[in-house]
Amino acid sequence: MRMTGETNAAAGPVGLRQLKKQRTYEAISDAAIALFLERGFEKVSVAEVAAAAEISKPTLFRYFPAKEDLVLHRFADHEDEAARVVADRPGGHSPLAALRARFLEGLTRHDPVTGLNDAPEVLAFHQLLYGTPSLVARLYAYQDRSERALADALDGGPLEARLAAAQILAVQRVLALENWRRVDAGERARDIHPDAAREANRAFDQLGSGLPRYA
Amino acid sequence: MRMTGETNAAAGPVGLRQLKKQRTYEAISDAAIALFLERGFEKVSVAEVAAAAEISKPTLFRYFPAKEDLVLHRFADHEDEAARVVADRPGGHSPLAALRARFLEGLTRHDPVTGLNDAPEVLAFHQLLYGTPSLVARLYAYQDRSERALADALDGGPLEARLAAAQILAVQRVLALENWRRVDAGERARDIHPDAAREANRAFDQLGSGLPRYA
DNA sequence: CACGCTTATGATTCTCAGTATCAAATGTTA
DNA sequence: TAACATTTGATACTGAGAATCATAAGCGTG
Repeated sequence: MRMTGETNAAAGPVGLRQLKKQRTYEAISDAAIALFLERGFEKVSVAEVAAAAEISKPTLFRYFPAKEDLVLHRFADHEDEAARVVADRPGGHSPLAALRARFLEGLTRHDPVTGLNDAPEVLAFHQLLYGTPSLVARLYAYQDRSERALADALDGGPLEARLAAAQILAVQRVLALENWRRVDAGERARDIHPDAAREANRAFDQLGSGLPRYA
Repeated sequence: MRMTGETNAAAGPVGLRQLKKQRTYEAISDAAIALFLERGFEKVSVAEVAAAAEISKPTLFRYFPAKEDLVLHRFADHEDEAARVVADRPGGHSPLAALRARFLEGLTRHDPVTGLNDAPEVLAFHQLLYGTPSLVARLYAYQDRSERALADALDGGPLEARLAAAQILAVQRVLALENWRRVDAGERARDIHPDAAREANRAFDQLGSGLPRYA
């Protein structure tokens, strides 16, 4: 009754409707990002995006609450990642150890969220992102939700947890920004990696000595 | 030649033009905040603000780059405050000691930026601010500039300084937010003060143990 | 397969933020 | 007072996003 068993294992009822929704969602997102990369975020109107995706403007806004989310929805997936890493950490591991491992792993995987990725498309995407003030502004909203989620996942008093979450995410943000800065300056991700890993370890050591409860 | 010596000691040429500019600036800001407090940020159009300030809409935008700045321009003054506190600290004091002293002082002064102020107008202003997503979003932009400025004022490598600045400002932000939360919940600023000071000291101790270079 | 039921879409219209243009007004300087 | 520079307002425009309502499409039941 509950399991249709038809296609993938992820979500609930996978009817035709849901399928089309997903397709439309990605069609809009793809059309939008292609246009934005080509001509810049502000030079493309949502009407053009809607036309390219072959839908109407109201429909576009039913899928994405704001123009900025056409770009940023990818970050929504990572919104509670830090919180999940802490919540799902194997027994015996501290929150900071789990987060550090995750970040270093992201570095070696050249995960775009670590900034350490010099694939032309990723670079172009980051330039689009950091080069558009309204996108950066909205990105902070995502980070705020991350912070709240991480604070919830950390034990200790609410204030203590929130202070820790804020510092941890601030550090991760700066580390990723630095990696992106170097990639943007022309260095190759592979070459940066050792520095990036060293700096990340240093920063997490620092966090640990400031936040012994979570180390 | 440089000093007109006519009125105040701050800026350069104080002609009639500059004077009127300042008057207009404050007339717009006052009209805007009064209307926003009365009816909410989103329920008031910039056209109404312009009408209340007896200027045209284009003129309004010559004074304020965006509607949000009608509320947030007050924070622009504090934008490089942390950086200044560090740069101007008396010899022998560490950056963190100077910032801690400044924050504690703000607490006893019930400085609105510490969140510890229960004057009805201040409370209403904070409710307006934190209750309006677009204002919060734009507030982060100010904090980003604060972070950059503070990083510049701190010694050490650029990355090290930026990491420290990010953590310091994250902590101050959370401390202020917590104070505001309690004030908003109905507690009196005077009653909160001891807790606020204790938590601030605890947090700065923590920062110091994580960032010994700046302690 | 046909029937209602629910949900997604599109066409249209509207509000409002922010920009551009240009002429009129006002402060400044010689 | 005359020439100059700057500020302002009237007007019109672009683009984001919400609202309305009718149509279409997927979905469950006979």
